[in-house]
Amino acid sequence: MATATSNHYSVLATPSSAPPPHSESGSMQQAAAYRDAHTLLQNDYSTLTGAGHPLSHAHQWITALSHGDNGAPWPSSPLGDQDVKPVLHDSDREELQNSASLQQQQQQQQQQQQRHPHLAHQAHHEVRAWRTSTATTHIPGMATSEGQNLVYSQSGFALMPGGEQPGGMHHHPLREDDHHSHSPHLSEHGGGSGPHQQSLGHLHQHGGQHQPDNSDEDTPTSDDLEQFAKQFKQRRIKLGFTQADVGLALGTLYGNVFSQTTICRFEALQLSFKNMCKLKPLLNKWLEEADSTSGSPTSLDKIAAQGRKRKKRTSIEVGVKGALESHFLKCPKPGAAEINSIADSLQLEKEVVRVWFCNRRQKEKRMTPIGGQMPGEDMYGDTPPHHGGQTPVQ
DNA sequence: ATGCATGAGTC
DNA sequence: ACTCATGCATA
Repeated sequence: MATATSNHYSVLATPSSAPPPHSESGSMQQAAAYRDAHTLLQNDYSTLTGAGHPLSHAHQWITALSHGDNGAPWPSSPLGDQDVKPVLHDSDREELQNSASLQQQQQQQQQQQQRHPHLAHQAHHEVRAWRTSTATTHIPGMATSEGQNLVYSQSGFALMPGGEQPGGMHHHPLREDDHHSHSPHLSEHGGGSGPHQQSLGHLHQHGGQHQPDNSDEDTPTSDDLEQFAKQFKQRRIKLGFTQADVGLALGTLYGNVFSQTTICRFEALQLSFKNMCKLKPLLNKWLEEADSTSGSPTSLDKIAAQGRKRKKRTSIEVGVKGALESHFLKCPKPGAAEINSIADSLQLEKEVVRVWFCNRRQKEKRMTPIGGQMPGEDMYGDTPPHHGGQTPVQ
């Protein structure tokens, strides 16, 4: 617990180096050769200033910066939402990070229908069911539930050079969101056909409406995603790129940089369905680019993380974790009072406890079930009396 | 590969 | 205060 409760922010000195321009060059030629790079991408970018080092192929951003003639790869989309990274100055590096997430913020959240008092358990099933349902079931209400603002899918569809299929799904009429949860009662039991069980993939159900758009270009099924992720990983490795490389490449291509973490999670299907849908087009685009450029000599770079005041990562002891898990099973959403209580009893900071619960909830919502729990569905022997009613009948 | 953390946007 | 997307730091 030693490391745990220390809450001092380590302030890293911010060197005046590393101008963070946003590059949007259409050519993504990087790295076909340097695998070694990924190691230093996060911590050691100090060589940045020494641009000529054999090992440090650092900041290539500058290179990328001077894109030839493409002034604006993607003009603002009609919807007004864009993934654009604002140019920052070295004065405040934090901007860089903020901006990264900023673009996507605009299109998310607001989907909490599981506030029903007794729905807790059911909710869990529901959420992580999306992937499980590959063959038999399908996603309940479609993740793109955000109806009004799901504009994120725009990125990259505008600059398709080869007219290839970007997989970009533009806006398409999606329905509302709420219903995707399930009614207060158990949604699916044997026999009772789920009312909301429409298929969103290639299946269809009600014959009342049609889809003016297309079939599989806009909204991939969970199966599609799984398949794509798998293929993506394979190709990526084949081409000799690391997850970190891809993340940076996306930045060069679209202006959206992603971390190794995100790429990793994508490949492992550890993102929300919606998030997966958003990233797929981007990665798909990268794949074709990487493939076509695979034989050219290029340079790679990385801009890495800027120093910033971030709370030191708290490591929670296993015993304490177990206690938290127990609490979580009883009450996934503890109020301030409970959190205080728990924090007190476990000798943790309130904030740490709060964040832990937030992260725990998020984990429950991911596509892939955690660890490898699938059969029993109870993770800690303290499973509440819910049934495993995910699969209706099929 | 993952755990803990940050933050924008909401409710 | 929460969700959700994302990432630094770490195992």
